[in-house]
Amino acid sequence: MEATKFDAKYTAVRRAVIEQRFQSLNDRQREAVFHTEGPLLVLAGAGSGKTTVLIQRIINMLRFGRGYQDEFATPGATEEDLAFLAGYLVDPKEEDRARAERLCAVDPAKPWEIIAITFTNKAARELRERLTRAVGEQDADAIWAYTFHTACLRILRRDIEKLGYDKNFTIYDTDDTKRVLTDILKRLNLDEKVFDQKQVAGAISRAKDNLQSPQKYAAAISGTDFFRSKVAEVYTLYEKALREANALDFDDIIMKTVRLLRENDDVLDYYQHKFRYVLVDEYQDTNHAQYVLTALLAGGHENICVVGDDDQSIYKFRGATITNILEFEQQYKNAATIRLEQNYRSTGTILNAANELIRNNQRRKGKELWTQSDEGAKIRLHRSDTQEGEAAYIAETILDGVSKGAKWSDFAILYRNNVLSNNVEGAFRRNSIPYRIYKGRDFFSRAEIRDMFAYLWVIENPSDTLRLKRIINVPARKIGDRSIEIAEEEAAQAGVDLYQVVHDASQYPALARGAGAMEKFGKLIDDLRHMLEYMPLSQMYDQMLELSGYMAALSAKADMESRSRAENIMELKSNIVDYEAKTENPTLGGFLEEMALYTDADHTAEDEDAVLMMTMHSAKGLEFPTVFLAGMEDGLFPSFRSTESEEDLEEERRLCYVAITRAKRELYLTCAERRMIYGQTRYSKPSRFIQEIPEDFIDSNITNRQMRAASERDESAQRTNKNAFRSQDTFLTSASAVKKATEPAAAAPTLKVGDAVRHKAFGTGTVRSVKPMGGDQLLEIEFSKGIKRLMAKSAMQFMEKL
DNA sequence: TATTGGTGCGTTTTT
DNA sequence: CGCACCAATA
Repeated sequence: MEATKFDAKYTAVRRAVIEQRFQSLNDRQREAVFHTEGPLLVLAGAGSGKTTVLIQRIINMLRFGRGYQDEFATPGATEEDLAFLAGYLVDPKEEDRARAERLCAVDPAKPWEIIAITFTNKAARELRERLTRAVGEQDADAIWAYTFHTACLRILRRDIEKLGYDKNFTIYDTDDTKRVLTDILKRLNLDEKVFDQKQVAGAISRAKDNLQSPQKYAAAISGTDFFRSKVAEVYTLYEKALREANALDFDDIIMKTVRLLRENDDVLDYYQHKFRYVLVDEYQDTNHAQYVLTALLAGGHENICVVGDDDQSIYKFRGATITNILEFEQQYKNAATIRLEQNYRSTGTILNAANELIRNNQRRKGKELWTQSDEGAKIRLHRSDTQEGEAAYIAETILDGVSKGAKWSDFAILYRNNVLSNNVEGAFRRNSIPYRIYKGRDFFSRAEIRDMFAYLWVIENPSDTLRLKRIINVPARKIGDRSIEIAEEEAAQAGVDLYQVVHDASQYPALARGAGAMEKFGKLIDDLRHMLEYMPLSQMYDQMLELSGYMAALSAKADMESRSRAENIMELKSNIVDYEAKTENPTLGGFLEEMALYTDADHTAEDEDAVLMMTMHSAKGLEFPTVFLAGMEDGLFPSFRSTESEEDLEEERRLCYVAITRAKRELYLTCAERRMIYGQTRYSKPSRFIQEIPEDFIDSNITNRQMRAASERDESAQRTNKNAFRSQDTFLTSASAVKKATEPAAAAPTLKVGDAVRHKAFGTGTVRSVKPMGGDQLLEIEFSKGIKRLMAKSAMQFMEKL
């Protein structure tokens, strides 16, 4: 069919109308939104409105389908319609909108034809929420806006029986995986120095990322690699253990889905037809299995859009391959590439610094962030003598900011390594600065919570021997290790699950004395499972706490620890209740599945006014008005482990790029000359990354001369780091303001109860108590905002007696 | 079976 | 230094 003159006119107007609908976007963003057909790579720089593009792109698909790209007039449209559209373009009246949009829609996508895959629950949730607001709940719910794992679980739930698993399969998290592995390693009597659980787990995980079965893994071993051949053996046993427990680990969730799709044409066909549009977020973080998965899903229509930033690829250590994004254009020959480089987050200075830094990387597509907003303040570099000085500087700067009207939550401290948080925490505590450490799964890794989940999993899937063993004697029910061992042997002999033996224990003479207790336990699990037939999950949970004796055992101990455990267990109940409230057909399996993919980051409140502290890795995707990058020292960042290879160093540099681009208005780089780490004092020079930022973007408290002197001292102190100081001579020529660092204050004037004080950040207050504490004083002062507990030595710097 | 002391070790982490 | 883990102990 040839396009007519009418087609040409119509499509031109149609494009204009659609463009108008998305006028709040910039040109590049709009391009990405309109390019719905065929493979598309969107290189989205930090803060370039990536999520907005994803969402608007989906809206465009739903509203207009191929309307923008199509060469022909909308089917059925007349000259009159064209005239109407032309009129609407000039004067878009609200009452005409519905008709105009209909006239611009060519084969609009159905919501269920779209899958948008993210990495984290948080990203998936944000996507879903914004979609709900834009297209309504019904459509938004039909879109598969899921994490890789959730999407795969949905696929597996339908068809996993084709792989020989039961539908009520169990999910093992890293902790469960660890237990299984430690077991196997012990059984094989392997030297735990050489075969350390973490390394073996890592190797197996990488194998799964690469879609290698134990057989394939074994076959791929070159020559006589002893370690790997042993790992192959462990991997085989591990796989067998999981299979017997009817369990999948996190890597399996992806790997088995790929297998399901590859081995079952009908299943593959179904999804390839279903998903007309595939979108993948954070594509730079995909591993091989995820890459194959997305290619399979998109294999039908080949409308695959991947969004990512090669410069923000920081997860190589957990299997991500930056190659996936770098070679997307080779994978899809007709792929279009769009760069989003306009940044809406940071000041010009921050972006310039980030650009200059990342320019030093070789393996990248190349991007330059720019902004229409102002240059903003210079980046502040502060080098202290010690880590305490560094922490004090950060605390002081924050107090200063708050005294000028900033909120605590405007500040974030980022560091390369978790141990770095300690000193800063100390300074915050001494000054009563509210802070929160952003850390995944604290709650979910607590013993009592894991116990509760173990009960629930066993009720759901009695084959889950690992969890069964965890709770069979918790609380103590006189089922000792030896009895369990015997039962396991019996189970192996009879070829049944451990649970089966426990359940019918009296039929196994070998169990003799233990049989009674075991059968009682088996009955408990059975009873609880039956309860689910006539009572809601949350009620069964109460029964479980009661009948298992778990709560009673906790109440018997009256210490703080037990009380907090009991609280946590009740907190878990609120999760169940929440789940029941928001789910149409709540089931135990559904709840467990959701929780298996849930982390603490999903669990914590975000609206709290507190300074946030986290690793640079966890900061990805977040933004803060003021950011401190602490511990900017060579050896710490870049980590000494990554200075060997150029490839690893580039990943560190990307991490630095991520960290820098978290800052909206102000960026502080702090480092210490001397730092006590792992009980040893180390001297170090400022991070080489600082030197990669042009000096005119930086305002520093150290002069070139001081720096050189410091580096010489350092050189003699640390011979191992010979060439690390080469470039030191050119370091920072434009140091301004050589002010004395804010190091611990001199002896503070003593305060007594009843004294009135004025604090920099908290305002005026009255001293309520003064208690000596380790050569310092703990002050309790009542401010208008409440009582603050301050350590005198530190806090007196920010306070005066009235 | 809970507690204690000794030892060893020590990026980054989501699901 | 501080933690997690293990073996020995009461």
